[in-house]
Order: sequence, then structure tokens, then C-alpha cells
Amino acid sequence: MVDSRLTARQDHLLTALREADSELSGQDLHARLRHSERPMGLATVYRHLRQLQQRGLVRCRHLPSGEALFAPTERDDHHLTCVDCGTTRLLAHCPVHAVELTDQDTGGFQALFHTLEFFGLCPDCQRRQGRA
Amino acid sequence: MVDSRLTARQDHLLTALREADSELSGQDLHARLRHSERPMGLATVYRHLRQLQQRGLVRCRHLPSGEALFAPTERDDHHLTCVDCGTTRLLAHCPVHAVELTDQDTGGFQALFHTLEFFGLCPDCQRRQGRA
DNA sequence: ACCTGACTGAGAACCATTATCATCTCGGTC
DNA sequence: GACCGAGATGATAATGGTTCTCAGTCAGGT
Repeated sequence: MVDSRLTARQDHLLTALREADSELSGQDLHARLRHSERPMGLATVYRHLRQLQQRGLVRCRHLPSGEALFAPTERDDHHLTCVDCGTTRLLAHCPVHAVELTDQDTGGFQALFHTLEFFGLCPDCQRRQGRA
Repeated sequence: MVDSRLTARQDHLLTALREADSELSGQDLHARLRHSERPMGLATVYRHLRQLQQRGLVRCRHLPSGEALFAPTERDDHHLTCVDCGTTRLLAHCPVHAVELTDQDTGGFQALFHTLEFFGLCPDCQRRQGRA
């Protein structure tokens, strides 16, 4: 195992993410920290996000638009995303009570986190397509 | 509902995807069709991939590298991906027997497909980090 | 003070994806 | 058969999030 302590900057970033009411993109985080007592360059934000992810402290998911959204792993949220307009809706409760991998599945991998995402068409886009 | 028939080109694309032994990126598909009897421009590949996705015929997932991989939805595969090197490993069997959403969850969305992905550290990267 | 190694960030580079727009295709119509 | 219009197509440019580069900074040890 690598050194398990976080640097001050990493901790700062993780705290910002935990205090946010929702997932944030790398750009969001950069903008948020921009005016804090200790700004953080974009490159550093992404560097630390990856390191936090490798420690299993942060998870990320990708929107259809391509941007990545980050959240602390202890927050076990799942989403339903529209494949047309990209709207995402937070599910009220996790549809899988416990997701576990067998040793045979992991095959030596050290499992850190998972993402479960649903995709569909939102009411607006269904209507719009029905019209077209 | 929109017209449920596929155009010849869309069908061509979907067939290529179904015949592939694994997921393919947009670039992969373009390269594959490049030398077929009927090449398809990159723009058209992406256009049709999105349309197929909106019909629920194709699903896509994003690698940490940012590239999107496409697969037919009837293939119900899940993966374990290394957050460091990006290696992905196909799980032998689905760890969730049935994933269902309640009406309350969907809230008017027309659910099309889902993705369940696991992330961790592969044996090689664990070793490499231990050394570093 | 000096050295070393890790950390940082501005800006450039990268690259998958998307937008543009002129061209092509193919019905239906006269 | 010529014509027309709507949709489909693809070469190319543009976009934009993410990563890379590299010179500057900092901290700790000597």
C-alpha cells in the first residue's frame, strides 16, 4: 500500500467535494476553489482527482456529453440519464441492495467502487420525438 | 413512438457491432466499415450510434481514458476496470440477477438500458504502486 | 546556504466527438 | 425524362474536457 495519508491539497479538494450538494466536474471544482483562500490549478485538480480515485475515495461517472462528474464514494447515489437531452435524475433509493463481487470475478483486482447508471428518454424528449 | 424501422445504414452499423467479439469505439467502427463494401463517414457513425442508443438498441460506457465503447444492449456484460492503467476485464457473470426500477424511480422516463461498472486496481498496478 | 525530490500551474497539446455545410440520393410530381 | 424537395451523407473545421510539458516553487535534510 502507498502512503495512506493525504496531502493538504488533496484533503482540501476532497473536502470541497464532500461539502458540495451534488456531483461536480473537474471544471466545477477548479472554479469553486478559484476564489478560495488557496486556489488550485486545473492540472492539479485533475491530478488529485485521479489519485483520490485510485485510493477509492472518489468515484466518477461520465455524462453522454463526455464530461466526468466526481463524487465521494461514501455517497452511494445512482442516476437515470436521458440519452437525448442529457438530463440526469437522482434515484431516491438504490435498486440493488448489495452489489458484491466474488473472488473469481475480481481475479486479483482490488475492487474500489462501482457505478450503476440507468439510461432512458425523459418525458420531454419522448414528447418531442413523438411530435417530430 | 418514432418510426421503428431502421435505415439500411443503421442496420449495417448495428450488424457490425453485433458481429464484433467485443465492444467497439466510434473510431473502431469507422475503421472497420472503412474497407467494407459500403464505407461510412465518421460523422455518420456517431450520428447513427446515438440514434441506436436512443432506441435502446445500443449501450455505451466510458473508459477512464474518456473514449466511449459501444455494444448491443442484448449483450448484458459488465466490467471491472483498473483506475490506473485502464485495463478492463469482462465479468464472467452478472452480479445482480435482476435490476429493476420502480415507477417512482423512473418518474416518466422510458428506461432503455443500464450500465454497471466496477473499478479497482489491477494486480500489475497494485504491484507497481507498492514498489514506488 | 545548498541540494534533492516532490509539488504546482499556465499554457500548449491531444483527441474523441460534434457542428457545419455543400453534395448526393431518392421519392414523388409534373 | 426532367424537376423538386427533404432527408442523408461525409470531408473538414471547430469544440472542449482532459492530459502533458516544463519551468518555477517549496520543504526537508545536511
